[in-house]
Amino acid sequence: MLKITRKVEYALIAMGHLQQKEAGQLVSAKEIAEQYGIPQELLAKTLQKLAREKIIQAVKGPAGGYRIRKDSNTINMTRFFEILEGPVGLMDCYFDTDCIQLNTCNIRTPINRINDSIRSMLDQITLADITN
Amino acid sequence: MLKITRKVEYALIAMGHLQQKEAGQLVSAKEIAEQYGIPQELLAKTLQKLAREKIIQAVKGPAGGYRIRKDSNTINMTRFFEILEGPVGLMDCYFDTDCIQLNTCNIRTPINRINDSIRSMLDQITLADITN
DNA sequence: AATATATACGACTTTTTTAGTCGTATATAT
DNA sequence: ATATATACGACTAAAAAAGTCGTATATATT
Repeated sequence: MLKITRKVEYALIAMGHLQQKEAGQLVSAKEIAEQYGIPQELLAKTLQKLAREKIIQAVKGPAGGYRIRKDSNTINMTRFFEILEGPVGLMDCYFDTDCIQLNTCNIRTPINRINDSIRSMLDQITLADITN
Repeated sequence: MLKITRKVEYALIAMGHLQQKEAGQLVSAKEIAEQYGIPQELLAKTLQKLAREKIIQAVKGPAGGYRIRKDSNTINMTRFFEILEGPVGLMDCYFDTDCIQLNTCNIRTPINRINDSIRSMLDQITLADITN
């Protein structure tokens, strides 16, 4: 319970790897996948999502790949997780309010309080904290 | 991501319900299940686990059921979750060390730090915080 | 004693989510 | 042209979660 998914795990490993390269240096999904024993296609799709959201920069063609952006390491974990996996919350009703039991549910408020705590904790952790 | 399971959700709802009853009063799994629209068998199994761990007390036979214990509301969330779902950790390697990639993994330490934060946060939340 | 009702608990099935694969398109360096 | 990389949706496989069922045991009530 409370696990992060493989996609997120792979993404963090890849970000760590990219951070270690000199500024501007491109690394392909293939290279990272091989180095860490990660399924290449899966990692590629994950990095594509991050590129779409401007967390990293993608360059096509041979000798292409991904590279860190100047502000890559300022992104916080809540956002990073949510780009890859959608809403971060202990229960869905933190976001969706269409639960049938909303009226009888006696734990929503306290659970949402815990949720706020976790989210604000993750808000304060940046990529730099993970990859440095 | 980072969701609690239905089993835990149901258990918390049930605990909230039990807490509201007067001391010593028994409530059956059936009654709780019906009131909150929860599958009875599933809730029953969940409460059985809690009873086995002495979080609540079970009484068999007609007019039997479950009741709160004196110290029920002092249990913390890490323990509560772990009784029902096993180890609470963002990645398995927080507990198991038999990951093939342990040596190449570049994010284990920082992830485990986040893990510690989440766990110590949950350590400090008691059932009373949820159900009162 | 028989019955009805509750917990106890493992085995099983179904559903949902996550993980991983494949095919095809596009860009670009050589 | 060709080879190599990203882009991306559709698909399949595997794992986890959710839910069901059968059977045993305890016990209050009649």
